[in-house]
Amino acid sequence: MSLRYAILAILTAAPLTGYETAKRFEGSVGHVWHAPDSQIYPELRRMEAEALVEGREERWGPKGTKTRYYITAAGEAAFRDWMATPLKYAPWRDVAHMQAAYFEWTDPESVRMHLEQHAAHYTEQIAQWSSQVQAIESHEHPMIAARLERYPAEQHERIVAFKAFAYEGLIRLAQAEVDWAHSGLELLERLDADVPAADAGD
Amino acid sequence: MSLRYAILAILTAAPLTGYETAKRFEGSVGHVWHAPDSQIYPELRRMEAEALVEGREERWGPKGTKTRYYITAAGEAAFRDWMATPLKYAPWRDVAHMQAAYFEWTDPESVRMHLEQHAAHYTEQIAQWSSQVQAIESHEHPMIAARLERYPAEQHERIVAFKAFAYEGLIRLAQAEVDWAHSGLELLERLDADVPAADAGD
DNA sequence: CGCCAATAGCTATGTACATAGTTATATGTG
DNA sequence: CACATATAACTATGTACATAGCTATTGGCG
Repeated sequence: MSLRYAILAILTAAPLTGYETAKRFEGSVGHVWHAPDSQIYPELRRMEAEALVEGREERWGPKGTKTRYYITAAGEAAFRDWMATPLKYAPWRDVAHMQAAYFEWTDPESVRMHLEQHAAHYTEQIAQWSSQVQAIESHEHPMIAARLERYPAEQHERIVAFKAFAYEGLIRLAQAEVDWAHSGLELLERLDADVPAADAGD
Repeated sequence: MSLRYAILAILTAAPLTGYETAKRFEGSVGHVWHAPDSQIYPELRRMEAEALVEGREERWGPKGTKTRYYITAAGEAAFRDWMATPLKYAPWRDVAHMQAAYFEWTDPESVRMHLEQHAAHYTEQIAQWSSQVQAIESHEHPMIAARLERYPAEQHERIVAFKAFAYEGLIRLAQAEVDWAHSGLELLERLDADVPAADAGD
């Protein structure tokens, strides 16, 4: 159900086609939410059925059409309601930490590979999210530009500040993951100095 | 598929019944993985069908029975294979950070409520995970005790160190979330000092 | 002895997500 | 003009997870 509010949220910036919405939720460019097409198109239709969005058909070239979705007053109200509703926190679940708990079941080279991969992954995330923050703060991010055009100037500071704040939180998490992986490499060195590779269970 | 390896992992400490396994994966007491019963029992059966575990029936009182699952040699091999396999990182997805990006759509009291709830949630997680670390390092954690009884002394340091390491990573993440929420409360104060509660879109 | 909670073993149902693929049209470039 | 990529709109299928509930037996406590 979070996808619904993520869609409503981006429609408060500007109306979008299904394809543009899917582009915003593509998992590879550092956005704050993700979803596959197979969730997005049906959800847009359900929201349209509930009058949270209104789809207006536009011409696209001489023979094509596209549907652009506008958030409705009911959609804004639903979004505001959700924005005032306490969140339900799911239990934490993370494969990398779970696997790390059992590193004694593999050789130090594999442990090193996992930790280096983990650091590399989150270093890349930091780069992606940092570039989002830069685009937000410079107002060059297209959704920011759209919002600043649409809403009165006295709201601009909050609009920009909260998006930067959200990404800064993600960057903090990613930095904690990088630091944790590095501390794991140090732990590995300490453990290797103690006992050479004697695997558990052998 | 991660559940399978989480189950194999805990069976390397000691054989468990389905119910005991489900207890280890209960979402409310700070473990490193979680799963509902509806996943655990079918997965145990699939793993038994694939000879990764062996279920042995035991008597339970005069009329009851229980099945205790033992990891097999094939199960250990599959677990080692997974422990040496690079992980696939899913795109990050987190409702609290997504919602924070749009805090301008609600009033400062709701923003404060969200941030305080976020800090409280992760403060509680830190307490739970810290108590896991204490139990691990004091060797009073039942799974640790089982492992130290089962495996040779030269492996004990690694067994303990890697589990503590995994939880320390989770604690770092939780601390980053608490710090982020606190920095959000500070941001909120700065924004409130600038402009009183003018909501976007009104 | 009765009652309640724990132990034990599940299933049904629905939602969220991953992956892969499809057809049609438009646009830009060489 | 031809070709490749982007835009546009999806669906099919399978896995992961959430929630709620079920029956049976044992054990502890008042």
